[in-house]
Amino acid sequence: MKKAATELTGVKEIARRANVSIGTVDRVIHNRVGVSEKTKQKVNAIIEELNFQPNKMASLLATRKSMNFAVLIPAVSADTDYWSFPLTGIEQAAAETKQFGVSVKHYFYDLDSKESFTKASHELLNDAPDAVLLAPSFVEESAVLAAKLDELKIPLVFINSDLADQNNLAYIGPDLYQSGRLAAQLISLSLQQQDNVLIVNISSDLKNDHHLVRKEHGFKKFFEDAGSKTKVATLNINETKLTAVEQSLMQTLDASPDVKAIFVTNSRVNIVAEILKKHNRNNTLLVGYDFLKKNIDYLVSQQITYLICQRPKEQGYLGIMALYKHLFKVSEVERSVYMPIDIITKENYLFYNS
Amino acid sequence: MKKAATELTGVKEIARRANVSIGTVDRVIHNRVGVSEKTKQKVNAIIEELNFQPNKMASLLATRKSMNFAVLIPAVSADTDYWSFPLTGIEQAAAETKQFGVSVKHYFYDLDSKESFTKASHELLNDAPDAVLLAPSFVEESAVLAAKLDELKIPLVFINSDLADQNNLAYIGPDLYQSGRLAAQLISLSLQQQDNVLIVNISSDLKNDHHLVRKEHGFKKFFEDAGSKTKVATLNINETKLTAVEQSLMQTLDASPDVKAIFVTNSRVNIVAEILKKHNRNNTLLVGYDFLKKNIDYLVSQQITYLICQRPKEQGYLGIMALYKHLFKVSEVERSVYMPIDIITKENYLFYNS
DNA sequence: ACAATTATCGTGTACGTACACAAATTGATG
DNA sequence: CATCAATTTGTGTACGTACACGATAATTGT
Repeated sequence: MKKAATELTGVKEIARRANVSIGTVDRVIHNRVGVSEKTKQKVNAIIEELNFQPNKMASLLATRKSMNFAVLIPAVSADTDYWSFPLTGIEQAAAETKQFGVSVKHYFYDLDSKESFTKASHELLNDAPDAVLLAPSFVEESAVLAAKLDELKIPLVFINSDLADQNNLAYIGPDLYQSGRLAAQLISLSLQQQDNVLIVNISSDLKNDHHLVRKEHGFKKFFEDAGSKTKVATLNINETKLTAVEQSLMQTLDASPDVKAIFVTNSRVNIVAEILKKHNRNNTLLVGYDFLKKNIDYLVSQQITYLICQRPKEQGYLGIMALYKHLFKVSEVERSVYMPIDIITKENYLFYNS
Repeated sequence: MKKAATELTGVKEIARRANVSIGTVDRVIHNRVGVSEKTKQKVNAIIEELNFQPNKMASLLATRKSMNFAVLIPAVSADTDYWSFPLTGIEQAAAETKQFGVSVKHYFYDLDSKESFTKASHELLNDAPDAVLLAPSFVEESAVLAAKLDELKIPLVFINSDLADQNNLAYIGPDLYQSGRLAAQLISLSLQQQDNVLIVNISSDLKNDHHLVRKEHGFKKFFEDAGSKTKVATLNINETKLTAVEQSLMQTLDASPDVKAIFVTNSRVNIVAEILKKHNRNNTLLVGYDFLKKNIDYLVSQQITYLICQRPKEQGYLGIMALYKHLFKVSEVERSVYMPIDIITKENYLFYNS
């Protein structure tokens, strides 16, 4: 560790070389008005030559900017702790950017209630944040919010699911179709000639749950593309209570004895695991989603074979970071960032975090 | 975006409340000598009360520290481009920390030559860096270097493989044993009753390649723990040329027709893939390591079924970051960081980067 | 030719912290 | 109580950039 050599650096050096004051250099850098074309060229040439990068710390220190970010995501419910992971990532990013003047305010909505979403989004708009991170679970309501934010020129980043035709800064989340394909591949690798497969959608509002549909689509497409003879049936269950799922599922399974693998299109795979365990079906290949406590438990007990995850924590982290980078002009932000599709098993789940 | 309220903040506010000068506050914060116990207590109490966090930017700006990091890793060879990934991560971290005064110098060695390692490590020591990131491929030579660095009190971080009993700051890399177990699990999920498995170690110096041994160990242990009847044989090939591998491998395979799965314990799995393709063995399950161009090609053509990866890019990135955080006192550094063990297939490889 | 604009440029202060140096206080000693 | 040293505390300047304001130069109008 040593002190830097004491030669002029930064704007001062540029100013010296260009025979102007640092004020003028400053104006050129921020292309403000009030500098002649000639000197502007001269200064820009020197900036180019020196490959000058402004000292971010000094500039941040000088501006004393402060930004309020708003985050609108589902609340962590008793039903699922999925959203605790993006939240952790968001908090981590908040901690890292705090020293640069970023403060993050949270707004939560209930996944079962569109009204709660609308209400929270009104609160959010009232607070006039400088940027918004949104998990657009409700398509139409989210579009309304996105439109308003666009009007107010407040940058918006989606996480977890995308919304088409929106003028958002970025999307950070999974490729659902492809994750369905992956599930299909994993299952197909363990299937015998005569085995069949069952897709289980568990959702109280399947029509609006584009998530599940896209995954199912990818799953089926894989078997189609492979020219496989495997029969793929779908079971839609529009209640999320165990007993309701149990009745519906067992009825189906009893009627089709060749089902050797089940693909649950969301994190409720632990419900299916519980049912299979209860009925002593231990040789069914079970694939589902998300690194939740309950799911991991069944992964360890081998009721669940594979869990597919898409780095929920990183989604939150990268979402905040994208806004930060954009507003503080740290770097350009990619329009779409698809998360890796991770496969979690009994043998690697321990290392999935950190 | 708005200006922060114009009230006193930071050391000034502390100084005001404690009725001392900012110089004294500064002394307390860095617990320098020359401040009476009484005022030290007083100031510390106020720091506590305000939950004061020094402004990193201002402090960095004021100190104008600059640090030289040295990186000693294998050169990217024609044989494998594996080390290009850690390198990318290192360069990314270097770019991010550059503005904080970090400069990173690279030293490369040849994986086939201990002399090149020794030579490079001498150069490194000559340059007296402030910190070192090391991939300790050669155990003894690395231990020598580590000891010298320890003597000079230069912090050292290992990536990619660990070295026992060294006084290093951190290790960032894979858990090899567990990755072997994972390979075993993946294979076992596709195995029939009567199928057998072959482990293939391809290395010109297997005795010293603790990597492969640890993976093999984990692999075998999985089948043991599962109480499986599957026969697991091992084939050691101490040449890396295709023809040599081909001869050895095909001889073994011809002699044991029940081998339905092959586990190659390193990234040379593409050699095996090429051989199997040549001999029209398309229904063998093949599992190996690392996200290399050649391997991905065979993954796409389905010659390789699974690739196991341990985020080489992140290893480089986190390695540099650990040194940065330590030297700039940003945060504490974890002693061991095990990378997630990722499973890559034809259906998810596209999303593995970024 | 002169004032009145307007375009261009320079200067000073601030951001929050670090550190060298100066100043003030304390305590001991003759 | 004066003197000196040791201890404790205060002050000033620097880091590199931002920006308000004042100063100068170029242009226009009469």
